[in-house]
Amino acid sequence: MLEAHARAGIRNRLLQKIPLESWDLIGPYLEAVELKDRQVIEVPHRPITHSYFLETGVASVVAVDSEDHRIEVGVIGYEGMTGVPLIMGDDRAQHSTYMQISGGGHRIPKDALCKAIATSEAMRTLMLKWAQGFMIQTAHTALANGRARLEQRLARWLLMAHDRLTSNAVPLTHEFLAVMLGVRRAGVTVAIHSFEQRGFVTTRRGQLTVVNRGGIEQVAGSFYGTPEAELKRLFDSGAPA
Amino acid sequence: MLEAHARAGIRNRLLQKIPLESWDLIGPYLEAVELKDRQVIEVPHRPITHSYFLETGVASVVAVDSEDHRIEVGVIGYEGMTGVPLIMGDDRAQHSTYMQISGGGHRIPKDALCKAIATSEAMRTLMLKWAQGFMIQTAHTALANGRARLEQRLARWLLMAHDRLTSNAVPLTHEFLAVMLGVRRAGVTVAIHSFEQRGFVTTRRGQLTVVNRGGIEQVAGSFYGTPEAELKRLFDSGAPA
DNA sequence: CCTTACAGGTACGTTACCGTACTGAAATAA
DNA sequence: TTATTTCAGTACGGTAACGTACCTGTAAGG
Repeated sequence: MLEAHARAGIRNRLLQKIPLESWDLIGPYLEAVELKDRQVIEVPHRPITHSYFLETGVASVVAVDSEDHRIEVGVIGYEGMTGVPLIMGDDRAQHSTYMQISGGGHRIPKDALCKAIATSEAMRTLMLKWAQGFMIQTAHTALANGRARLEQRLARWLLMAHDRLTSNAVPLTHEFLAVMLGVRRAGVTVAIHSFEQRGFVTTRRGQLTVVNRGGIEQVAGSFYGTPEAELKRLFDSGAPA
Repeated sequence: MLEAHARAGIRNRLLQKIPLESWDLIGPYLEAVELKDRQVIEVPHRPITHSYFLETGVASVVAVDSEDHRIEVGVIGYEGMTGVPLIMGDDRAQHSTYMQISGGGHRIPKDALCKAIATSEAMRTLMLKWAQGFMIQTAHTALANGRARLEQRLARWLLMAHDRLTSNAVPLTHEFLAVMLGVRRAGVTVAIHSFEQRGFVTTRRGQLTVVNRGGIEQVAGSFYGTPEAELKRLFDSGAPA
């Protein structure tokens, strides 16, 4: 749990945006959590028990179908929260959500969150804006999946991860990048190799470090940026915290 | 405008689900509209003036980026409504929305809809469920775009269109199918030809007729069906109209 | 230490789809 | 009717990415 005076240390953008007068609906129910790689947060078709407000690390939201096709449909870091369906009045997870890069944050039980949303219009407005931002991200993932080359998609993903990390190191194997992008592991290896030769990243086993973000941005082109800009618009146009 | 007693003739699933006691918030503001092919409903980054509740026809929601890459992220028919961002408290369209197959329905001005959502919890719950259903559809479009073959994606699209039409005729050119799927027009032609030879559809200029839906379902496999099942779950678990 | 497992590099034949573009047929306009 | 536009069929070389697989170096575990 977090007392009101403890909010100063919070990095999570959504928690930051909660108006002071609504804080009692959320703060007392928060529980600090550490989250390891691959730690499961939501399982498809199972009830969502908590929403997680990340401070650090990156979570992946992965859509799965009945024939086990899978692909990432969204990424969540300190800018948002997991458990978007709760905001929409649904108590079941649709997708698989797990930590892609370890970190930590605060979680709140489903009931406390739902009550806060039901009670406070300010909370509802805030959460809905986040849900809208996440929806835009998913739509652009659909666009990138349908239209972008592997290299562009990889660039997009690296930029999104980089935005959510505090260092330039992205601790991930090619294997997991491949799962998220929905491509072959070997294809990721080749693309990363090309980035390395162009001086965009350096690599070592299980890790990749961004050294020239601009280069990566050029590769991603317009496949990167829109959801980020829209999230900014959604939050900046709203009432300040 | 629609009086309460006129609701009997309504096919739109969302309008049907509006509880009688909330009907006054919506019914009086509805305006019947005819909608032609390619008629524009929403333009990216422009304010949304109305939400459309379709009775017939199919609307496409198409994501566009600054380099003019485009792909369909969702389809809307009599089961839903356009203007999802309004439900989320956003007044701007993110995507391009237009009629893909002509039809008709009722539209409501933005302010009336927003007021209804703000006033009535039942309305809010209903609209949020629809938004959640649409979000699931977008996520599965991302999955199909990243993982499915052209033929499977075409099958998925035909099934989604067929669900929303009253006849087996799907009046569309290969060109537009190609835009929606994000593939070459010539690729669509070949795929349709293959469907025709397998007896799934018959074709004539600017039109295609479904004659063996089962065959198309087999091609689509698990890329079709999840969003449909989830929408059913969302609505069937809720309070009846 | 040695063993085992995992991550990553590389290769090769295969395939789906692309860009482009030409053609004829069907619908529409003059 | 004729002219014009739109739509569909087809072709062909090119390429991005696939499935598969093997091999090596690095890290972790006994």
